[in-house]
Amino acid sequence: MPNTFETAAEKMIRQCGGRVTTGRVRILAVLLTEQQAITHREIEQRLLGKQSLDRVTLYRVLEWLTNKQLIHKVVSDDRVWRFHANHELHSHQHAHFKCNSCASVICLDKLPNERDWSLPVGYQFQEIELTVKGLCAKCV
Amino acid sequence: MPNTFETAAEKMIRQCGGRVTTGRVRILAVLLTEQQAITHREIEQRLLGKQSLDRVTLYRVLEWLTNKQLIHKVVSDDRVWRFHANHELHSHQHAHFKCNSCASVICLDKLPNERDWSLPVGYQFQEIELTVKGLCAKCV
DNA sequence: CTATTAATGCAACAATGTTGCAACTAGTAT
DNA sequence: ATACTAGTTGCAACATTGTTGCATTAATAG
Ligand SMILES: [Mn+2]
Ligand SMILES: [Mn+2]
Ligand SMILES: [Zn+2]
Ligand SMILES: [Zn+2]
Repeated sequence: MPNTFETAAEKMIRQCGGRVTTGRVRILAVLLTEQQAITHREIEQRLLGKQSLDRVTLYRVLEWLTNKQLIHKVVSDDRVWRFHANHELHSHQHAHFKCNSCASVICLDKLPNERDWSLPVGYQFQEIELTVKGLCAKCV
Repeated sequence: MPNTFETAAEKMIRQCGGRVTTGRVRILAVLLTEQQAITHREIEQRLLGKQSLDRVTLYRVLEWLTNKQLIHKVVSDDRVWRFHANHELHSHQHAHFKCNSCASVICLDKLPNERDWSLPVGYQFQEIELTVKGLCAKCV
């Protein structure tokens, strides 16, 4: 049977009006299979064995997918970006959890309300970046 | 008159039981003068002219001051750490604001309540990292 | 099928932070 | 004051992560 994630990935890419290249399809397919947000390195590893893909291309595809809002990027204190597919649940702004032990990152649902922080006068709110940290179920 | 911030810095360092070196004093003094969280590079610039200080030493002093909780470190999407002195107001956990235009970072007071996000079963909360982004008063 | 334009691979680069180790120095004991 | 010692520093080399320029290749339109 053909990889059903690759089929889905191809459809998503075509729908947003982009060129359907094997790199884009394979990378988005990898992200669609993952429950967690994963790093550039982890994506590279999951692509091993198959036809090679340059790491610069991987960076550029990830940027493209992020701009097209097919995936989103999670920043972290370890200075490594993590990426996750935008399933419906996570297409809006949301918080993330990062395990202090194994560094795994998952998406959370809620986001605190604007009344929970207050900006100085004259400051304009645009977005929020929230990472809750602690221990995941495996590391607890 | 002697630099009052250096006097304060020296006292803080001595109080926490660390060796009082000129590097530590000068770096903490710089951070005490700043309203905002500033980067390693920005600290370097403010130390120019005086007796030179190796950038590795700067990294190590910043780490030491952070561990001693005399300053705190702010992570950011641009992969650059910013540091800020722990004035009383900011000695507890708190959120930060980063300007999307000029990249300036300030400390906020409030932090959302734990009921504003929910972790999966088995996950253990430890800390929170919140950055609100938007435009500062100068850039608005 | 061909032309056009976007995407890719490769090499070099940039930015930020880290490690190992010898030399130095602040604090302390004599 | 002098010597001792552990903590601190400077330097060089390195590591990691991401970026840029440019020639080549491939996807799509006609
Ligand atoms: Mn997410
Ligand atoms: Mn702060
Ligand atoms: Zn974990
Ligand atoms: Zn600004």
